[in-house]
Amino acid sequence: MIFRVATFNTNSVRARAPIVLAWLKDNAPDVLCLQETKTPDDAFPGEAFTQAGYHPFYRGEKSYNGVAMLVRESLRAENTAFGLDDGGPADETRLLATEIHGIPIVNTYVPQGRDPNTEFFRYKLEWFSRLRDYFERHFSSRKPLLWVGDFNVAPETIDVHDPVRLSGHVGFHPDEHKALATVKAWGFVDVFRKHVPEPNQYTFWDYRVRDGVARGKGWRVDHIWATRPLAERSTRAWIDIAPRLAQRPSDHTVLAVEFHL
DNA sequence: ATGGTCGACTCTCGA
Repeated sequence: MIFRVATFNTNSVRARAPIVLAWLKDNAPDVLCLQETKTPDDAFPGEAFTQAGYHPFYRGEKSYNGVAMLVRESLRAENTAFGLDDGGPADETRLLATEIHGIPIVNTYVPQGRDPNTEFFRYKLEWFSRLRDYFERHFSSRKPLLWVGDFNVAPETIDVHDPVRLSGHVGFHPDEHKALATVKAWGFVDVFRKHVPEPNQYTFWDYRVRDGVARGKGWRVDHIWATRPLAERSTRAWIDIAPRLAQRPSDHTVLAVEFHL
């Protein structure tokens, strides 16, 4: 069977619900992971997704953060949980974990970090360290596992439009690369890169950069990573730029991967 | 180019 997973930073799920619904209809994913829903739970537009045939799971707050998963109604999502459970800040609106077909899926909206000289940046680095411990505590890298979402880091030189100028900026800082690499070393494969080695593959363009998409001023900060036994089963991966070019564009695109299970 | 533009919500912040 084919298992199709996708991720999309909505920058407000209420503002972008039409984009999400259109993408569901056109692409029929089994799971769509959302970040930056920016919506308290009592205002989440769950009914629209239910009518489209998807069961919504979500945890949000006013104005900031927020994660959600839309799961095709014919599938069973088990063991759904929110947040890091290590006694530190749980950040329940940044991490949503569930299990589908026995495969754990962890959807994260990693702290953005703001600026390398701030406490927010140190918090981001620490968050990656806590997340590695979370994977170590709950899962095995010898079994199928998916880590999906807005990681807020472009991991390699090929993942930004100007690696020389951007080196040291938030999202492309050596300390972030090291922190993310430590999580990867636990046992993840970058599934998109496995299928698409070419440069100029971006999932985010800053609204503030004029004609950024046309001029190729992007970043690849959204990811779908899998442990080896699952990565071996991936068959294709692609970026769908449609949401970035829509009438009411998002700053991110959709990233999608297919597996044969 | 320390600019620029979004979204939520308040007259500003976070990305």
